[in-house]
Amino acid sequence: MKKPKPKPADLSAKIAKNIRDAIISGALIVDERLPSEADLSEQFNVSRPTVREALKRLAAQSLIRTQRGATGGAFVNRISFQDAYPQQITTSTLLLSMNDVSFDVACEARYTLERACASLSAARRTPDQLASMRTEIFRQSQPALLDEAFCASDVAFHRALVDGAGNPVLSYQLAGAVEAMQPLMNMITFTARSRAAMIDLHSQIADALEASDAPCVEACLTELERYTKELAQNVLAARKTRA
Amino acid sequence: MKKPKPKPADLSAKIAKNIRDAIISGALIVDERLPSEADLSEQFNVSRPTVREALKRLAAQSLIRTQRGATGGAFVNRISFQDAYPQQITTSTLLLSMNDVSFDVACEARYTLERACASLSAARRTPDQLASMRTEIFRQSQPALLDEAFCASDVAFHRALVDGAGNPVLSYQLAGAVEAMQPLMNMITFTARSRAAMIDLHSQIADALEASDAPCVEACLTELERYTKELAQNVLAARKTRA
DNA sequence: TTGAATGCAAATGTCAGACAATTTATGCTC
DNA sequence: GAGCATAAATTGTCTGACATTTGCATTCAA
Repeated sequence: MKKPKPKPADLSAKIAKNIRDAIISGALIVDERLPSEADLSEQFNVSRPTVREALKRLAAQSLIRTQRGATGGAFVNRISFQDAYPQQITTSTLLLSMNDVSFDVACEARYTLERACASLSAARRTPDQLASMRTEIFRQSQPALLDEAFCASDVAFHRALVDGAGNPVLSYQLAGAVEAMQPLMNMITFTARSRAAMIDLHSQIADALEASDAPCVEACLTELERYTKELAQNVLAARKTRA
Repeated sequence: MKKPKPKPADLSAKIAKNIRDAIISGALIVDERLPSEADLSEQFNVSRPTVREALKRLAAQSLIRTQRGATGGAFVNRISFQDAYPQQITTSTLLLSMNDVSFDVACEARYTLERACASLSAARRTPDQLASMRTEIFRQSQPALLDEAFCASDVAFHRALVDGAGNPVLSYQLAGAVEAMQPLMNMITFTARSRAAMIDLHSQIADALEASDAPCVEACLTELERYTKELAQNVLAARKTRA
């Protein structure tokens, strides 16, 4: 038996894989135009709808873009970090929600990665990024802020911290870990006291970044991780009591 | 003008977004069956090919799976980390190759993230993972090994290191950074001397992990980062000389 | 000569209907 | 009750057509 498990792929999946491999290998370069759907259907000996399904698969991964009209067609897309962010975040979020990843594990991953950025961010953060953090801290201090908005602001603060490392690859890889935590954080009801504690730590982090004091940033992040886990644990304990 | 840029999305893109949002929001739960293509085309008031294009988009993101036959249909897929890895790696690789990310920036991101795993991995690495690292080190010491295979083994070694942290979220996020470096590393021609230097560092790392000596692991990774950058710089310099 | 309007051609987007392939459920026979 | 044949439901694929968009060449007028 040549195939113990792998089921025969659909034609559209095969064609998509074929073209995808060509893009990854560099046989098709950025902004190069693919043959028209009619040509492709002839080349692969399939119908046009089948080719179209294959192209839609690639479009869903931002590997190609299509354009209508006379000089239109499918073009190899230059994946920008901006394009990749939403996909990365969507996938990370679903991975967490669908695989029973515990709050602690996700939280650990997030803060471990953030601490990794601390020294770089302490050395490179721009005034703009510091200002962004201060803005978010101010926003978080508004008592009228809803819990969900508080979480969103928290994410924005940490994004600014990560971006401070000035390494787009790092920012991209961390976006998933940071943003995907948001739905989990939304479970938590933040009291005035817990908000104050977090804001205080955020302020210390911003101060330490401004002073280029990396160890202090790391320490604050560690404390923030511990505190966040504690809050989550209280929520879980309260639920168990009710149940 | 209400829309300065955002172009009107295709019907299949709209439908895909509609269903995707339902999955993300939790309105559609894992393993739930979507209406048949015929039903969907009626609900959305479009033809079946259009619905199919939308479903293929979602399938490309592993959000759904389809099954033929009487009780077949499209089902919300539980995205496993295993499913997500290849996508993550493909996207990361293309991001690097298409956006003129310098070797140094990618390398910095990779080693920064790996160092973040050091303390967790020193505390949690399993004997299996240690054995994997030793195996890869042995493989790397075979002089007949081609450069490409040496790089692949290097990646496998570092993957084992990262997995040693015992945090699937961390492993997932780092997979992109580690694997995406491979094409860049393949540019480098490894001499017997440079291989020996890297193998030595790998051995030190394995030893330190076995001894749960996290600071030593971090130091070795830092040295490995420096050395890798040096090798790459030599390649670039040599090219410039030839040119 | 230049500029604008017009029409044409090429390509993707969408639709309708049909048939093929596959898988499960059903009902019949023994 | 077990086994087998049939039917039904669903996705996969094909064919052909029309709609829409866009660039380009042509033509006509200033």
